[in-house]
Amino acid sequence: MMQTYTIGQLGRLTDTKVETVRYYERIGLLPHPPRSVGNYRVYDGAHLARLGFIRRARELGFPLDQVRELLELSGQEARSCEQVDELVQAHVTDIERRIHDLQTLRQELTQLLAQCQHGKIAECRIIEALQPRVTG
Amino acid sequence: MMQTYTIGQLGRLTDTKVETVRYYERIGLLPHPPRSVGNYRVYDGAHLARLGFIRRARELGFPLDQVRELLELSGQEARSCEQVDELVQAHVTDIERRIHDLQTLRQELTQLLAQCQHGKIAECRIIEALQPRVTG
DNA sequence: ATCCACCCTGTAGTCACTACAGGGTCAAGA
DNA sequence: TCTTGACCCTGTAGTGACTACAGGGTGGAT
Repeated sequence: MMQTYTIGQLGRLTDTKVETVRYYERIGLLPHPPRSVGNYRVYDGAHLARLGFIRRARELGFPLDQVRELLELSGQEARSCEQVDELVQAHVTDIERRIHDLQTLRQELTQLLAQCQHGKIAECRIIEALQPRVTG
Repeated sequence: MMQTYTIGQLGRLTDTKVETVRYYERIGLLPHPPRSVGNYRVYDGAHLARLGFIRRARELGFPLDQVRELLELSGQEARSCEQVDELVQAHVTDIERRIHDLQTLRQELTQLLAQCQHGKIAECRIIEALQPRVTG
C-alpha cells in the first residue's frame, strides 16, 4: 500500500507548521490533496518530496516565487541547467549585497558606541549622531 | 516668524514619502500637527527634527519600536547613557548574527554552484541538493 | 460517554511601509 | 473667471511569508 500522511505528520517530517502547509496550498505551491471521509487532507510521498524541496529552498533563502521557478525547472529534466544556475547566482549576489550593507551598518554603529562616554543623555554622542543635520 | 512646512516639504527634507509621514503620525511616532484652514498639516522645526531623528535611526536599521525608545530616551537629558548604549549594543549583536547567517548561506550556495556541471536538469547537482533526504 | 489530540475554515495580525481610489485645495497662467 | 496641475486629504488594501486565533468537527483510546 502507498504510504499516506496527515497534515500534522507531513509538518513534523518537514519541520513545517500545519498552518504553513495550508498556506502553501492556498497560494498554489502545493497541490490540493485528496480528502478523507472526515474531510482531512491526505498526503502521499510525492507531496512529502515537494514540501521538502520547498522547505530546503526556503532554508537557503530563496523567496517563494523563486522556489516556484525552481520547482518548475526541476520537473523539466531534459532542459539545461543554465536557468537554475542563473537563479542561484543572482541569489548569491543578492546575499552578498545584504552582507555588505549589514557590515557597513555594523561599522557605523560600532563607531557610535566607541564615542559614548557613558555620561548623561544631554551629552550623549549616540543621541547626538541621530539628531539630523537639517535643523531649520 | 516661525518656519513651517507642508507634508511634502517635510518629506523632501527628510527623504521620506508623504504616505510614510502620515503613517508615522498614525502609529503615534510623530505628533498630530496643527491644520491649516484647508485642512493641510502644518509642521514646524521640531517636527522636522523629530522626523529626521526617526529616519536616521531607521537608516541605521533600528526597528520602529526601538526608534520609539530612542526618541523617549533622547528627551530625558539628565538620565544616563546606559540604556542607549545597551540598546545600540543589542542591535549590533543582532546585525552580527544576521551577517553570520548570511555568510553561512552564501557558502552553501557557492558550494552548490561549484558542483554544477552545466548539463541537463536531470543530473543537476543543485536541484538534487534541494531534493529532500526523506523520501518515504 | 468522555477525553484529548488532531483536523477543518476563515479571518486578522505581524513589520514598515506602499499604492491606490476618490475626492478637496491652492497658486499661477490664459 | 476659468482652468490647469501640483499638491493635499481620508480610508482601505496590498506586500512577504507566515502566524495566531476563534469556533467548530473528527478519530481513537479509555
